[in-house]
Amino acid sequence: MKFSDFKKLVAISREEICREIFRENRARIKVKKEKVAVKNLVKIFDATLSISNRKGFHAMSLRDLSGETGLSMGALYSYFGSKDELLDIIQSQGRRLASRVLSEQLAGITGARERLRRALYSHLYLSEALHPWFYFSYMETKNLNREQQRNAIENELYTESMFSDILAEGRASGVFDVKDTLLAAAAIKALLQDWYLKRWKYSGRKTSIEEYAGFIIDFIEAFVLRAPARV
Amino acid sequence: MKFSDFKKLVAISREEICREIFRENRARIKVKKEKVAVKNLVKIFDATLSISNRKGFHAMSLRDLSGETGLSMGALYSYFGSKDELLDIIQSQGRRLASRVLSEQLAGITGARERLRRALYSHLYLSEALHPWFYFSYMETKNLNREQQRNAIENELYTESMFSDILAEGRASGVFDVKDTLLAAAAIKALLQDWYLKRWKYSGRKTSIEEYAGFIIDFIEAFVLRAPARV
DNA sequence: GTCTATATCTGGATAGAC
DNA sequence: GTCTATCCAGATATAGAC
Repeated sequence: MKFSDFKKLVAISREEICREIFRENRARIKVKKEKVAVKNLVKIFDATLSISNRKGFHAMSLRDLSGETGLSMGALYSYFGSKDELLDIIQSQGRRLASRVLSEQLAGITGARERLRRALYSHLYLSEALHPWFYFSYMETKNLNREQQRNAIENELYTESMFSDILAEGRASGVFDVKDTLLAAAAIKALLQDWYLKRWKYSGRKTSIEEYAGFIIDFIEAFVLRAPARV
Repeated sequence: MKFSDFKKLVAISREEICREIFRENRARIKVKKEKVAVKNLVKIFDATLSISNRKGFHAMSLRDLSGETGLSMGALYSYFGSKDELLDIIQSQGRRLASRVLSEQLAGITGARERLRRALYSHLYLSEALHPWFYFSYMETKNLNREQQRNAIENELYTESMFSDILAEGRASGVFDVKDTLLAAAAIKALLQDWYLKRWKYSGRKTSIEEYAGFIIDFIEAFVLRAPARV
């Protein structure tokens, strides 16, 4: 599957995401006209991710945000109640969207090897489509409150167990040969995350995402499909 | 090699590190008695890493630092000229120490496979011995000034090229079979870094570092030593 | 060498005009 | 719905006593 096809298939536009956020937070958001609100929410989230990913959420002042969005301090506060709330909204929305897309992508796929490949592609492509959010989410976990931190951890463990389950299923059906499926799943996650954590590196080298996907599939399959030790 | 042996071999004590920092920064540090200075520097760096790794360097106030070290604000400022300088000192000292230890560890080792294993063990064990620093270094890169950011990137690329070179050497001598040594080296780094980035996870599961080391060596060798495709 | 006290500034948040 | 003006807590940094 090519990335461009995935993008068409999933169709995650910033407007759509912001509309969903608006509808779910109507109570808290003081601006009532959907059209106006969505337009400004797009600006606000874009700017927040962009500034934070450059210098960190905590280091971003609301005056920075005001400057980059073109909205005044007062206006910003009609969209969120506090800086922390802004952080929460971005994180929880992103998490929900990601887990929704991923489970959709795996639905109906059978065969361990095919499921593994599909899961790898989906994760990787989704993190590319939502790159600023994935990076933000990883780097700003420690700025969350306790409850949201628990959610973030749960999320990490959930996707990991997804991979672990696929590996276990493959082992049961004789396709895979892995002793410790949990360690293997952790390694898989590390390889997936490297793409969005070190994107500057891959961009600089003009490594395409399809190339990276092909590579890590090779890398992972060499281990999980492996024949008995060749030493 | 077991971790406990490595630790004895390398013998990186916090006192020793702080003594080195003191001697190299005598000009800037206002306190002149080595014994006093080193004792307090240990407190300062320990506390900085501990607080920052919990909630981020930027979110750590100097009052926090004062509280945790037991030193007053005034006293702190006789050890560094500004909060940013404190950050710089920690980062550059850590980098220097790490690259020194790693090149020492590889000196005189011959044979690509043996060199690869040694490099993996050294990296992993060093990151364990200096865990708070490695974690800090990774997470606080964006708070550095331009020059220090360049150093951090250089450092990442340097260790990566070390692995890439080992793989190329092994390919030349017929031990390894890797097409893209740079991509493979990037993957290796990702696996090494996961250990210190997700230490909470591995600690919680009681995965020992020797176990993790054994696992990633298996994982990596399954790919680099691999026989022609088995599909 | 270290502390207390304080100057100075920045950032989050809000009230009220438009 | 948005802006300007302002409040105030908390941050870095320093001066000077001990």
